[in-house]
This record gives sequence, structure tokens and C-alpha cells, in this order.
Amino acid sequence: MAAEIDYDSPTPPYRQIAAEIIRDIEAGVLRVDRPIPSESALIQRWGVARDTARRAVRYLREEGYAYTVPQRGTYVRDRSDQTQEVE
Amino acid sequence: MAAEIDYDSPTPPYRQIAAEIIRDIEAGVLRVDRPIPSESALIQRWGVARDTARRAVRYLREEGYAYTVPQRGTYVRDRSDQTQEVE
DNA sequence: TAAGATTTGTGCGTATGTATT
DNA sequence: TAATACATACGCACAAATCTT
Repeated sequence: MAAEIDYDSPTPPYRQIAAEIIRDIEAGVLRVDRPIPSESALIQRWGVARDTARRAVRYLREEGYAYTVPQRGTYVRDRSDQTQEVE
Repeated sequence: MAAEIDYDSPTPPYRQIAAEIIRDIEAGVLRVDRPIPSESALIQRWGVARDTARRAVRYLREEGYAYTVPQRGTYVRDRSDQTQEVE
């Protein structure tokens, strides 16, 4: 917890951030239909630029871990059914 | 007075706006504990986006020139004592 | 009591420019 | 060239608190 970005890692910062959020989702810390940390929160939590925080969130969407409601926020997506995406 | 934003300058717009406000503070045009121009006022005065106006105000806070009261406004801070920040 | 305006807080969408790898 | 990261700027929408009418 409260890990820092490892800029020496081959894993880019946005993936490290996404990884922690995924761990929180799978650990039940972040619940379905509840918001994940906002961009601003991620920026402060990790000390990264907005672009990086946004990449992390975008990655979570692409991986099916979250969904975004425009102008509202990004929430944990229910993956109880299709854990595997067919696309 | 009534200068325009110089988009060719290496100084970003938010810093140009902040600079004018600082001049007004140091010239006594803006007094201690009196409000500085609101975000809306800055948007109209300079023709910039809210994000830019907010950056200018945030910069003034960070530099110790102002303090913000949520939902009230941002006011000129008394710097008579610690003109120099120790941090 | 209620409505409206004002001001800041928050969140996201988008774009450009620079730098590094 | 492409991906990544950071800084900046513009746009839109809604919430919350405050102040006025």
C-alpha cells in the first residue's frame, strides 16, 4: 500500500497504477458500481501527470474493469458474468 | 493596463494573469483580506478558459499571495510577516 | 420561505507542444 | 516512428455553499 511508481520498471507507470486499482477491485476494496479514484485523486496519490492517470483509467475500461459515465466519473464494472471478453 | 495575453511568450497565460494580479497587490490596488477577481471575472477580463483562470489563482495561493475560502472567494493574503517562505 | 445569482469544487472530454526512450 | 510522460489550455456539466432578492 502506498507504493510508489517504479520508473525503472519495464511496466509503464499507467500500468502500475491500473494494477493497484485492479487489486483493490479484486480484493473488494472497490465495489461494483462504486467510483474508482478520480483522475485528480490518482494524480495526487501517485504524483503523475493527468495524462498518465487518464491512461490508467482508459486501460481499466479496455480491460473491462470499469466503465465511465461522461462528466460523472468512472465506476467498477460488474464482471461476474463475462469474465472473458469475446471481442 | 488592460494588457492582452501574449500567446507567443514563453510565459504561459496563467502566469501572465497571475503576474498582473501580483502587480495589483503590490501596488495596493488589491488590499489584504479583500477579494481578488473571481474566476468568472478573470475569464472575461482575459478571454481565457476557466482552467487557465484557476491555474492563475492556484499559483497565487502557492506563492503565498492569496487564500481561498470555498464557495466564497479568494482573498489577498497578508505577507507583511513572512515574505519569504522557509519551505 | 423560496428563488436566483455568484463562486468555488469536482469530474470528464479534447487538443497541442515538448521531451524522452 | 511510435509510445510514453508531462505541462498547458479550452470546453462542458453538475454539485455545494453563500449571498441577495
